[in-house]
Amino acid sequence: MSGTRREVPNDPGRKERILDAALDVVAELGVPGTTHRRIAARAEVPLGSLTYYFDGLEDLLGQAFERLSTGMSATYRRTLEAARTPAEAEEAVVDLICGPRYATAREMTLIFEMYAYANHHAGVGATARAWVLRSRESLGLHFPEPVCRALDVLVEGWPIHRAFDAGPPDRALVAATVRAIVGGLTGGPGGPPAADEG
Amino acid sequence: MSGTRREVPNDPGRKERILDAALDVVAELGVPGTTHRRIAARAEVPLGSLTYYFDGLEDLLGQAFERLSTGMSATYRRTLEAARTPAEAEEAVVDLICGPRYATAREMTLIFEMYAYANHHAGVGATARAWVLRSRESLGLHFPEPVCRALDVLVEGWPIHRAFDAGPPDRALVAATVRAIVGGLTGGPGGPPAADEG
DNA sequence: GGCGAGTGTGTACGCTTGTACAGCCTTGCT
DNA sequence: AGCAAGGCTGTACAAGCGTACACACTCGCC
Repeated sequence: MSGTRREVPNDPGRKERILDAALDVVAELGVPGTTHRRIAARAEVPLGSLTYYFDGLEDLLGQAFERLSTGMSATYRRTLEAARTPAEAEEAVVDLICGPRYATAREMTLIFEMYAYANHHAGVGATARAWVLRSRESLGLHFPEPVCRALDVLVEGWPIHRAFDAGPPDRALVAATVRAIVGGLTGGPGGPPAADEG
Repeated sequence: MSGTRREVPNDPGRKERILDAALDVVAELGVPGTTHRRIAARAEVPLGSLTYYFDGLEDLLGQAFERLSTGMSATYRRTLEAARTPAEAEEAVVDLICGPRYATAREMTLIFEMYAYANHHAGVGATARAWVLRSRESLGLHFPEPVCRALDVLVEGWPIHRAFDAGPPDRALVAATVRAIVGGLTGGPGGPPAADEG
């Protein structure tokens, strides 16, 4: 039935391999140092492959960052889905901030690059927006909306400080902060229910 | 007395003008789009000036980012110094997060670029570290150390979400979160004193 | 076995980049 | 007025970039 002869590419998964190689190069040299040639070398594919599979460097980086954010969102969600009780949910948030699974050094480097890039390329801007939304959605499995916003800020901001602080994560402080926010924003005696005092 | 004839440069302030122009270009095009020529055009100086005043692009960007972080640190500190009571201090933190004075769109864009750049250039890495330290020091004018850490994460993380969220700052929620952290971490009933439960 | 379509690649080109440097121009001293 | 000493600049160059494209190759069908 098909008029075309070869619907299957010779090397399936090649495109993904290129995207991973691109992320490797970005992690190592930053976007300014990321070139077609370096990506091709890292992926061990000919230079022409990049222009064949992608519509220029902007397209390639856009898809690479989308791949990154999709993968991280999945980890984020899986971590929160595994929690069964409110206490476990708080623990999961602490894990996201401190744990060795999420927000690794490589991931933080890539996230910085993505945010920087997003400010100058609308497509990646949309990716970043979607990513923030998905995070909040995952937190929504366990917490009311305002708490989600506040906690997500924590999950976002703390690893950044870790990246430039060399110090250990200090799990206890993170745990205390998470508890303070959850308690304080859900009607605890420490603060108003949420956002109803302005 | 002096052996040299011209100790005063023809155009004082030129160097600073170049640094400001560099930040303008970075804010508009990102580091990957920042070139000697574009900076020179923006600063309205000849191309040769850049190699005369700076030892290459890395040196120039390093000094530009240092200028940026110094300026922002000053605003940060001034805002906190103006607070006279604990309540005013909390309000100041909320101002830093929401206010139109600190963390403007341009500044956030530049901060992203700086963080991304810092991961690949040791000099700017030191600048970023110093910047985080200064922030915490300024918060230390009003809050104990663990609270400083948590609040600084908020000041860092919330504007990031603002940058990709299009929504309004929601001052009330920010204020409630700040209060929850300050209350919860300083012995309030919502949580332990601080970091002493691991 | 031969054919044609569609996948994939090696090479070449025009352009922009960072940077070096020969020399100009301003200036203070004599 | 003349000089000498730098601060400063315009220009030139080699390197590396993104991208186009003519061609090789593979494979199902007749």
